[in-house]
Amino acid sequence: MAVSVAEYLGQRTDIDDKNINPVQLRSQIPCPFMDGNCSKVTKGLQPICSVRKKTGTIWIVCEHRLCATPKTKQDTTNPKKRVPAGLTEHQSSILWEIAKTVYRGEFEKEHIVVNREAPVPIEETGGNYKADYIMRNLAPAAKIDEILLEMQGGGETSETKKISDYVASWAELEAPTNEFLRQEIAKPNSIETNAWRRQQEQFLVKGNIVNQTGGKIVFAIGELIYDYLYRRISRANLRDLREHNWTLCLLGIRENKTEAPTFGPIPLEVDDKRILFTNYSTFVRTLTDQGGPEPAIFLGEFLSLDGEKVNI
DNA sequence: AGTCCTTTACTGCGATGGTC
DNA sequence: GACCATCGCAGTAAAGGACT
Repeated sequence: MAVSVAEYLGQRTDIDDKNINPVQLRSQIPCPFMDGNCSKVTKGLQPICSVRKKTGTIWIVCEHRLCATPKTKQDTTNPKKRVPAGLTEHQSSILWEIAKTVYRGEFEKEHIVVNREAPVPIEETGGNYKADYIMRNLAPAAKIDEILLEMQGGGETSETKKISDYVASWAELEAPTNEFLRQEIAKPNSIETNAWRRQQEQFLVKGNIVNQTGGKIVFAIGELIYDYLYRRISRANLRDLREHNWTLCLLGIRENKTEAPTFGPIPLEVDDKRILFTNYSTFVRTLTDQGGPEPAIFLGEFLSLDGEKVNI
């Protein structure tokens, strides 16, 4: 497969009226999407926010791109210190879109409150998971209020180094152009399975805690993860509980293509074709019900522990 | 059938941020 | 400052497919 760089430090590569400037790695550069410095540049990595697959679909490769969760940031004057981080316009706008999708009735922005990286205690282990966001709706007549929100815009790609090396070669050009930067890079591809594998634990543990507590869980995920997930649950025909007592919501996030591209970030929106309101327990049962009896897996050629071939 | 290449899955490592 | 949870990076094994 192949991908191309879609955003470099929050600037889309598919326009030509203004060239993107490479930045000095291992320096302090503000992230366009959160209140804080770009963590990739800090680490000496190329600041790639998202890539585009051959199909044109966006795959987010930075944890902070969709909606960053850190509560603190490095102090500008004293790098050792951490100070509170605010919500950027971008975060607030994504969270508002999500709020408008999941909440019912009358409410305004001032009624919606969030807690980032909220600890979710695990009684059995004594440890803590972290919820990306806990969101509440404090409007007087709110019918729906307590929500645990997990964000996963994308994840990793295979052969990340290939992408990094390509971007590095762009940065070293005498006159770097956006056209060079957005060229297709052979081989690397999105790894949906990895993203999903890491989500499963969260589904099972956090989801259960929230469910027991009477709250609702919302997973805001990129469209590729949504589709990957949907394939393994679609046959179950989960009931649409949007107007009823849902406890789990899957929410796809996609590129907003309504406006012509301009210099800056790629706009994102809630994907109205990829929304599923359902029941947490039913959903988990569907996940664990995958596959059927396959007796053949216990037949065929085996190797005995003393090295002999055994056919069964 | 053998070789080469791509895709998929898994894992160790390390950086980071948060908590106590 | 120690400890822990999370997650991205990168390497590699295994599986699958194309081609000779």
